[in-house]
Amino acid sequence: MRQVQVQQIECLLVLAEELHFGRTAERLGYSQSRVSQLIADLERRVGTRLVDRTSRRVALTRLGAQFLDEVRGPYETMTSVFAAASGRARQRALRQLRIGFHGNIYEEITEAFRRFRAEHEVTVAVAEIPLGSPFSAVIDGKLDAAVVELPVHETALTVGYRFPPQDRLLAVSSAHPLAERERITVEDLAVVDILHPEGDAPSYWIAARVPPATPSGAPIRSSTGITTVQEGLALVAGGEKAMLVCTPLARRTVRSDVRYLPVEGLEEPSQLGLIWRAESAAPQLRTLAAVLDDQFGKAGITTAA
Amino acid sequence: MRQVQVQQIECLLVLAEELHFGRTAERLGYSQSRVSQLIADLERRVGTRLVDRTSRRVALTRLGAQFLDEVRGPYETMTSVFAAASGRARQRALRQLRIGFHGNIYEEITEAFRRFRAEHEVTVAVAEIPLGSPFSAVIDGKLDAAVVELPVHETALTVGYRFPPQDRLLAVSSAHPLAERERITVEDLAVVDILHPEGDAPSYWIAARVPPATPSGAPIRSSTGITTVQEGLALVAGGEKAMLVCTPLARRTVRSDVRYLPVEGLEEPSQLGLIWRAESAAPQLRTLAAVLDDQFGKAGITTAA
DNA sequence: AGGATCGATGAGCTAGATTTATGGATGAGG
DNA sequence: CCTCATCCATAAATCTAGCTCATCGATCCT
Repeated sequence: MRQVQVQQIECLLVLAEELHFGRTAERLGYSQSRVSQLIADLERRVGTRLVDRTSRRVALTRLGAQFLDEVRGPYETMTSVFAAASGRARQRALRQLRIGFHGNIYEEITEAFRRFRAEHEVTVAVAEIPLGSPFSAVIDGKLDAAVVELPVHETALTVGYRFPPQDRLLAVSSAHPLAERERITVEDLAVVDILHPEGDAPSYWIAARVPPATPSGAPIRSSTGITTVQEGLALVAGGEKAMLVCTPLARRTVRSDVRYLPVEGLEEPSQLGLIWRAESAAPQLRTLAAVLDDQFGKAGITTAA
Repeated sequence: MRQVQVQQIECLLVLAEELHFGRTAERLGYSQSRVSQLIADLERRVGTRLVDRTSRRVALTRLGAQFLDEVRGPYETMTSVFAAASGRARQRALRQLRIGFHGNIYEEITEAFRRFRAEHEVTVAVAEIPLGSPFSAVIDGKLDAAVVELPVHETALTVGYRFPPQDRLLAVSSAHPLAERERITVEDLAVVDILHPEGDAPSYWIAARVPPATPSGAPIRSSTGITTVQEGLALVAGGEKAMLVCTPLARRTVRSDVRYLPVEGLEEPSQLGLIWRAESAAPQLRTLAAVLDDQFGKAGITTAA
């Protein structure tokens, strides 16, 4: 311990009221011996006995009383300064939501956020979440919520809103044989090697990104993991690999060396969800979920390619 | 860490001046990472970012600046309250000496203290030191100095003044055969069992209390340790044991069942010394030593029985 | 005396404080 | 544009302190 601690002042204050080590300890949630030590430390640091004590009687010394008088004011001021500062911080936090987008940020959704922000006096800050790490940022409180691909089975997280599902497209190199075809079927997936995200995401979630087999039972290869979409597209353009992407991404990411093919018969669509911590959810998140429901409930992002 | 710490405020204050984590760390004597952690902790506790920082730029946020403004005053007040209190304590400590007496407190010496106290505006509080523990109280700072029997060979302690040596007397039961004799010689010590102090005293010191053998080489028994003079006298009165005591004690402790005999030829007299911590000696102790020298240098406690 | 109450103290466990090493971001200069 | 230097954040590892439990000795009550 390098210097006098707030804790010790607090302890002395309570002790001055109680004049009893045991009760002081109880009030502060310490053991009696800890109170004894804290006071002794404080005394050592100040350099004089502040409390006269026998097993029968506890009383402040003259210097102790003087010290206490002088320190009480500043102590309380400091305490209230902390309270004021964290009060302000909490206020501000209430008016600000930090929301992450998994992978890319789609205008279709930020549009809804803009509306929400305008109507509810809340600032919404958006951030991109790394591909392989869909939940971490929300779980450790760096973000208030996130838009990620479902399914999400985390006890620490709640899915507050499910966006309408969207079809997925297969990204392949323009030079790939399949790229010639107008459209492909889900059975064609058996002939390509599909990339999957890799990171600290739970394995059930990574597995859900790529179907294990075609409806007829042919296994689908997924030999390689990627950590960013850019990395994935580069591998796809290279010709060896393919990648399943959702419609908005394909629309926004146009590359001459990559073609996006609708996949006929692909049962599992991509569905985004708004997630937040099960504990400690910001109250406005529910409002946001309601706004999203209002906006996307019927129309919103269509399932059509 | 349960609450905001003084340390963190200090760190924020310095950081606000330096606007540089490395230099802040240097000024506070921490590592750079520690500063980073302290600030991060403080922010977590207050609930908002107080310092905007990139690897290139450090600046207070709006809330940080506000918090700092509000906290600076109370912080400085508290600091000065501590300083004032420990200043007062130090003042008082300067005017007060706590001096221990080993075993019993002799008027011959306290008289000198009274004189010292009157002449130098210093309060002298005296306390008795347990028999078996001559040095502990001074070493752990419970006393500023002590009058104990020499020799003292402790690196932590300084012998500031040596009182004139005094003869030692042998205390025996009135019923003891030796008690009949007018005087005894050192050779007679071989026939009694002499008590020695016992406790956390170093063994060289305990051994010095009782000579190992008579000049002619006869071993002197010392089978039993005692922890108080009272205990020793009780054992002596019981008839089995004997005890070597110094003259003032014999003079002050008169019991019909105990007799004190001069011992002819006993070479090692008893000598008291004023000891204090080698480090951190109170400055007035040297003055006290000078006063003692003045008083006892020539006359003082005589060596006559 | 015996019992009850109370603060101090020593041993021992754990969490927190601190450092060292390293990484990733940013801006400068070739 | 690339490399280098600077700077803050973070992970791992170490060491200190905070804290509790158990116990003691002192004091007061009856």
